[in-house]
Amino acid sequence: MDLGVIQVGSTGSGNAASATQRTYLSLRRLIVTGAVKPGEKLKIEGLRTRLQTGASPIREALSLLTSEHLVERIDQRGFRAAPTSRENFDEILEMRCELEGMALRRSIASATEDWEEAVVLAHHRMGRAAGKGTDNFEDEHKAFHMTLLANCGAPILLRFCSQLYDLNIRYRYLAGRALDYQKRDVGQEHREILERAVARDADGAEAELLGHYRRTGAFLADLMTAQTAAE
Amino acid sequence: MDLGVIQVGSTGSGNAASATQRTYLSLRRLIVTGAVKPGEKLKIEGLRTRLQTGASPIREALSLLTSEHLVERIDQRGFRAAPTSRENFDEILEMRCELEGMALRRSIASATEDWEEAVVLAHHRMGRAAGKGTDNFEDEHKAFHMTLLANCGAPILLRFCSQLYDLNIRYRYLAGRALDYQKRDVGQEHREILERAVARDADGAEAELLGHYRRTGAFLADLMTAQTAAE
DNA sequence: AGCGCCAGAAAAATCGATATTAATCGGTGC
DNA sequence: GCACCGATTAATATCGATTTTTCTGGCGCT
Repeated sequence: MDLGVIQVGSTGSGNAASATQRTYLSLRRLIVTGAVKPGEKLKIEGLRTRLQTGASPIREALSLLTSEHLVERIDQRGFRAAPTSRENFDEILEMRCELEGMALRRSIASATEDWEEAVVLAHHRMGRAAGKGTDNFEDEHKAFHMTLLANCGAPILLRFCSQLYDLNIRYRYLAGRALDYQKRDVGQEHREILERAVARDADGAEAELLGHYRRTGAFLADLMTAQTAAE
Repeated sequence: MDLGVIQVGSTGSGNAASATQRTYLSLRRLIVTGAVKPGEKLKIEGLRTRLQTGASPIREALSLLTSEHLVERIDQRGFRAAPTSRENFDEILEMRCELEGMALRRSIASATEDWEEAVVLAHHRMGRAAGKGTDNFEDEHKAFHMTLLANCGAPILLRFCSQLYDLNIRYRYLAGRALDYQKRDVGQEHREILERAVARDADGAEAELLGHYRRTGAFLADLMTAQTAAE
């Protein structure tokens, strides 16, 4: 089951997936995008009407999300969206740097032309989505980053990276997603990463990637402390 | 919810935990200990009678286990115990070395006397359990290893380590648990680790720990190839 | 006035039954 | 004789109702 990975263009109409699957994706989106706030209680009955489905698929989807740290379960007391904190944010950033760095190096170490092309393609698609201002830019953005790592040959590592990516992006949504991209030339950063990766320059690519993350991280961290101070 | 962590001595009689919780723990034990073989189908109806509970708790527990890679879900086709493979085993070992190494170094870097005492205690309990030949030696063994890492101050990292520990120990059970311990002085290895950790010798402790894992890993890998060859 | 306690309401957890989907087996046409 | 198709069977996925459990607000007691 490839949960945790990006769903592609299948978001059409005749989605024949199971109710659990749909519920899982919807709930996850609600939490990651901040439509459901950290710590907010997730009442089964409420979700039942909101998502137009029975209690079983909802509970199942919530159980899935529990193991991914997006939802917390308190025995006999229901579910709530995972809380956020500065410590949590810092740890996610740190772990991402460690694990994605590792994955990227391995990916490049066993680079092939197929992978190279996949990366170029993902980068292009991301650029296109950004231009259109579509909401699924974030999906393409994740796809680009995951494609960079995809060649590492370590499925568990990839899964961890994907999970951490989602946990991190949630903070970006919570801070107001637009802000981040306006103040920096993220496109340039992506091009740098792409270029070094294609050039098989592991050290350079890793440095660019981590720089990319750390800059975003510092930006968000500032914003968080500013918000905390304002309260 | 502290799933993934060792349940203590609460395995008595009046277990008032929820059915989902109990089912989760039972199922997990069945899979980790190899009572349910890799790839084996997990039929709801069968489990319902075996675990004396309804379908809902079982599905929920299976969903939880899915996110932990102990169970695979095939949409519309039910659940099965996660398959095993040499590649999977190797990756688990490798990831454990990376992540536990990281965690141990941090744990030692911020060592306190409380932590030191906890580690000594866990080690002692493990020794006691080994002597009695109780089945819960494995629990104490995990407790010892997790206590070593517990001081790292990184909950997500810890959770990853715990998950990987379970995935790994499953292979040990599958290979026949007893074999491993008979051929080496594992007690000595544990003492070495303990000693260096208490002495705040991060490099030494890490080296011992990884050596401990790699030796076990090599042993199991040999066994796996031997078994494969015999078939 | 403060504290604990009890009843009623709300929510979670669980069960049993139904609808849906995949697997199986036997028959039919080529 | 073999491959394909359709009905039967088995199992999953989902729903609706019931049973526990927790939460809330008000009452009586000290």
